[in-house]
Amino acid sequence: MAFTERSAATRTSILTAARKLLVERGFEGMTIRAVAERVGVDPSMVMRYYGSKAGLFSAAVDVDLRLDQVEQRPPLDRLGELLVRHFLARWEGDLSDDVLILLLRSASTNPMAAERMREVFAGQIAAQVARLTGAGDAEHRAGLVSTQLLGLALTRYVLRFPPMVEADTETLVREIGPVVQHYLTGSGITA
Amino acid sequence: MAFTERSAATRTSILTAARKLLVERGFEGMTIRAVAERVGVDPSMVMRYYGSKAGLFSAAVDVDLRLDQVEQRPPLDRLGELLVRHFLARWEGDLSDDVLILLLRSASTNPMAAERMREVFAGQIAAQVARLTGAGDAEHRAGLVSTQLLGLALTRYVLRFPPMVEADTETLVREIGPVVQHYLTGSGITA
DNA sequence: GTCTATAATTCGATAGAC
DNA sequence: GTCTATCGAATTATAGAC
Repeated sequence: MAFTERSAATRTSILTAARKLLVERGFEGMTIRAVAERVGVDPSMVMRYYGSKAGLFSAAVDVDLRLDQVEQRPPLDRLGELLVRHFLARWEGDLSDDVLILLLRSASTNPMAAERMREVFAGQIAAQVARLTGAGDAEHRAGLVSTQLLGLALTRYVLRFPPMVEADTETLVREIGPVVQHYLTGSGITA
Repeated sequence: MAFTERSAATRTSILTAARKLLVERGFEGMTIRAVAERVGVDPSMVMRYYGSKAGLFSAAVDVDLRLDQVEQRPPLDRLGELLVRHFLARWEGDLSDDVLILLLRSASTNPMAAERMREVFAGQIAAQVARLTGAGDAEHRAGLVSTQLLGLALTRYVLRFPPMVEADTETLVREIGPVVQHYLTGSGITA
């Protein structure tokens, strides 16, 4: 193998291009050829570095939600607001390659992406909900939270519904935060 | 042209098969060949009847949400519950070819599907919200409602998150209905 | 109306020269 | 490490026989 520094840079460039194409076009739209063209290398290089399209895809989605960046002990009654703000901040970045958006676009047609989505949900969101609220029905509550957060991502970044695209982040935090809060700690939620 | 009755039946069979494939695999997965095979005809017949893949797709998504089936003058404070129940009833049917689910799976990678989704949203959901609530910010409220309803459809039918798949419909109506109600008529919602 | 045959693309993947 | 050349498969779409 013996990759040079030059090739290491190419390697990460390929990964970045792959992520952007996944965000823009989904799994089928991220072709080996399109990735190579965007980076400015030969398609065979992409194969050499990542073995196959599946290998490239796996490498592209191997990131976590960084939910640990949410404070360790946040006030329980502001958890909903913090979650909405955290996800919006991730998605808004100029880096338009957030993993959740990318998975969202790929999961509709690619079983690997759907499975990875379920893992992220169960392993990260549900786990954090259980840790922070100590609720016994954490999985069910995390599921409800996911419907709202993924629904927001879907309409704002994938489907691009005008009212959701135009809304500023503070408005969304103020309006959707309480709903997430209700799913997390409200009464009347029973699995 | 002069289609016989036999061919008219084939024509609708093709449309049904196309819808089911769109639900199962999304736009790229619905190939002319796969549709033809499922119906038991030659691929060229599909082309003959619908001209192109785009033509078949357009025909497959040309349906409405039947929101008129919601009562003309429902109690305003039960609107959220009614909406959630209405959509769940549509999606649960043995007809696993609901247009909204189908569009949801296709819109991630197909611009036509995304555009059709926006049209459905603006022309049907937002219009009904405006008619029923008379709110001036109906578009914004309808957008919020869409995040929750589409998020539910996404996690339950496309991503198949276990907690959302396992929940029975009455539980979902009871838990999500109030949220939709809040988006429709609650205070603190401002565009 | 239904089918065969095939053109024209596009894709993932491999072999091998340099 | 990087490239050319190419294979084999799948797809949309068309032409035309019957």
